[in-house]
Amino acid sequence: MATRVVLADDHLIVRQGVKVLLEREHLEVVGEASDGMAAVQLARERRPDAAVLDFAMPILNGVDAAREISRVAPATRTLLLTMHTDDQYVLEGLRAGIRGIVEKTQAAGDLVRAIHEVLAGGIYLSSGICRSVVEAYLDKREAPPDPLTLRERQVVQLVAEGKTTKEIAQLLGVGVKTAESHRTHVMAKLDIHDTAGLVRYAIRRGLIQI
Amino acid sequence: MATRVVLADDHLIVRQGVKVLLEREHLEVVGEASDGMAAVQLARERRPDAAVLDFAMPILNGVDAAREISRVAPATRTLLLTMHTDDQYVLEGLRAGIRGIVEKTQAAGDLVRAIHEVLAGGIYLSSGICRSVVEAYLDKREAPPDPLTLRERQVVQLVAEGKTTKEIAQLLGVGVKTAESHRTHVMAKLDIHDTAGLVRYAIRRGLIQI
DNA sequence: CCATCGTTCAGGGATTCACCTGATTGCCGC
DNA sequence: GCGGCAATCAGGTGAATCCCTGAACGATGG
Repeated sequence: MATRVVLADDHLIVRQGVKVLLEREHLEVVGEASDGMAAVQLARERRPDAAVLDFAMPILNGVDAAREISRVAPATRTLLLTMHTDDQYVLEGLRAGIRGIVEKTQAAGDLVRAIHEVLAGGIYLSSGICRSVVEAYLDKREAPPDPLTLRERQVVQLVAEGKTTKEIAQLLGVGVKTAESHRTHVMAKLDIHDTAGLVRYAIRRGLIQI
Repeated sequence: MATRVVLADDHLIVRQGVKVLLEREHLEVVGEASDGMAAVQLARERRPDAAVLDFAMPILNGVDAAREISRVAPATRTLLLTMHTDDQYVLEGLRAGIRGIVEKTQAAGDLVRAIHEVLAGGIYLSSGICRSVVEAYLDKREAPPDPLTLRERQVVQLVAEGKTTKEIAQLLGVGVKTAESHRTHVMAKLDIHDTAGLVRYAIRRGLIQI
């Protein structure tokens, strides 16, 4: 009996393409959804072996959809198909029961491998995600949504707003070297090495509006 | 002789999927690119009948890539494959010689139809774009949408991607002082005085993905 | 034909950033 | 109590930045 898969992505053309690529590898796509809620509904009805979920979907994102699916269809393994792996939400997805994370920049063969790995009881992570980091993350019981401290988050926000280090120091009432130190710590923690990256991070986190 | 197509999208899995869908319809994919500059290069070398370009790509966006392609390979018809149709630049693409605009939420069949329509000399627009609006747009003689030149836009995008001035100069094949000059011009035009502001501008305009 | 503009490049100066080591204080948890 | 961590600050170096003036060439357009 073929492996039965549900596919969820709000872009039809992407869905159709991935479907063909999966069927080539003898994976049967038994349902398609264009939003997270529809994906949950499909999983409940069809009880597929696996659900491949896009992260950015209307109504319900892929991670929250996975959380729901693991509730209403515990036998269904969920995989996340995403554009970015550095999203905090993506890692949060592991808590939501997601066993596979595949980037869209990867090849279709990687997605197929991920599905097989997950169905065999394993965990598949794109090379962009360090497995050990994830394991450490799962060990911690409390939910650390943000690796940054309050002060560091403030600094990131102000940097993204275009403030110079001197201005930030004045706004926070600390020395310039302190503000600079915070910025350095943030960059080390997030593995970001330029201002542009900090701005993109702040926007992703919703720290500033565009 | 089969229709020869070049495909550009920074997501490999999407590219692979679309490729299969096109080849099913007897459209030959003679080249793939993961960024705009590579797409232009491919068009110049292989002279395809059509180029299907994602809008949001690294290094060079789809619209500006189309503008370049119509210069270096005038016989190649360009089509834009995009997520959002409300982007300012998407309509600007018509000025850049783009003859087809297809949303990713559409079916593969629509993309195939669009390609055939465009190769037959027509224009294909996704239903999301009201044709009359476009005609009205084309009637307007004044061009207020973007104060930046092609070169300046490229520089903004690369800055927002985190590239240093030196790297930008290398990517564009010009001197460091030239790249710096472009950046200065952009900042003067937009009344932006820091890198963070440039990044936010690029994101607002959809020049880069978050 | 001349003005404008885009693109290219140069020099120089002041500021800021990125990265490094190192240190102190205070709080929390084991 | 002591280790760990957040927060504070310092010194220093090399790179990159912001901003300025100035200039040359080609294309476009009135």
